[in-house]
Amino acid sequence: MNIGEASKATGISVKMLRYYEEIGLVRPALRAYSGYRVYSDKNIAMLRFVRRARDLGFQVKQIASLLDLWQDGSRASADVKALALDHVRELEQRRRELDEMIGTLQHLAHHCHGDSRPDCPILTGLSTEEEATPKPARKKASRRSFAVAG
Amino acid sequence: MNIGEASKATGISVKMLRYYEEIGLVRPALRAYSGYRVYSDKNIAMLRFVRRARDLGFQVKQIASLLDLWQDGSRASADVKALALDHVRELEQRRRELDEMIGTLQHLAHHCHGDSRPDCPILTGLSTEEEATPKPARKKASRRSFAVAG
DNA sequence: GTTGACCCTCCAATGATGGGAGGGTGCAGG
DNA sequence: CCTGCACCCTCCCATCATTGGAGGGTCAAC
Repeated sequence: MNIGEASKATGISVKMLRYYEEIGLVRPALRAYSGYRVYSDKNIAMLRFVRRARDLGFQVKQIASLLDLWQDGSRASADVKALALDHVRELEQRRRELDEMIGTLQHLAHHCHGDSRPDCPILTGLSTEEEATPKPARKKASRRSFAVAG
Repeated sequence: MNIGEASKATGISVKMLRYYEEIGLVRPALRAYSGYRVYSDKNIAMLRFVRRARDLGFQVKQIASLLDLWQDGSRASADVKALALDHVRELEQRRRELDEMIGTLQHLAHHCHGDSRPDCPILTGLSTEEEATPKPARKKASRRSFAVAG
């Protein structure tokens, strides 16, 4: 299986397959004499695992931990569960922040007549409101991508 | 007002103040003879506006549009509202994706006994489930930060 | 034996942010 | 006056996951 087929089989782009290898998330694929990467069914299974974890919003580092647990026959399911629940809490935190933003924006938009006149509570709100969102604790662990914290 | 004071007054880090200037989001601050940036109260008001928009999850490009509207005395409030509601839809889309992830993970975790035994429905789920989240349409506009799409 | 689809590596960009090096400025105390 | 410290400057690099492209090799089919 070449990298293109592996990509189709796993739903991971060719670029990302090479990247995951480069950063050590997965072991380097075997190479044909041509230098082409060759993927086994076992590789594919592992990569699908990676993609599903990614689909659930796990970061690469967490996926690495999950992979370790996956491959460790003597793991404790408690460890897996802890990792998963940690991640759930992280996602819930992000959701709370989204909810705050959505709520504030909807509130502002609701009071905006939205016609051709210039006066607009949305702009006024952005000009004068204090803290739209309660400044979320800037802890290292919670990496949010969108600019939300101050 | 030097950049450090401006930072405290706006809640925007010194680094970001310089960055916003560099990318043209705000006009370059005046300079003292020393080369130090000098901020007026008007600058500060504008930067606070920027920070609040950022707190509501707007991207820098959208903030640029908002700033334009803010400064345009003859704007139509409909334009502002449209921008805000577009953004609300974007946030709601992100929230739906988060909800899916949270739901799936909680479901998996709920079935995991979480003790010292190795068998774990979470890992099994990641190994065998199809599409954890329905592949969200990969449209350019919806920039999500976490890896979610395949 | 050429064409076209594939693969390789290396480099760069994204977006918002932080970190640091290397060096200048400004003010207060000795 | 000089020293020290807090502040400021620019420039470069790192992050995270991901895409894009350039420049070049490989393979299979026609």
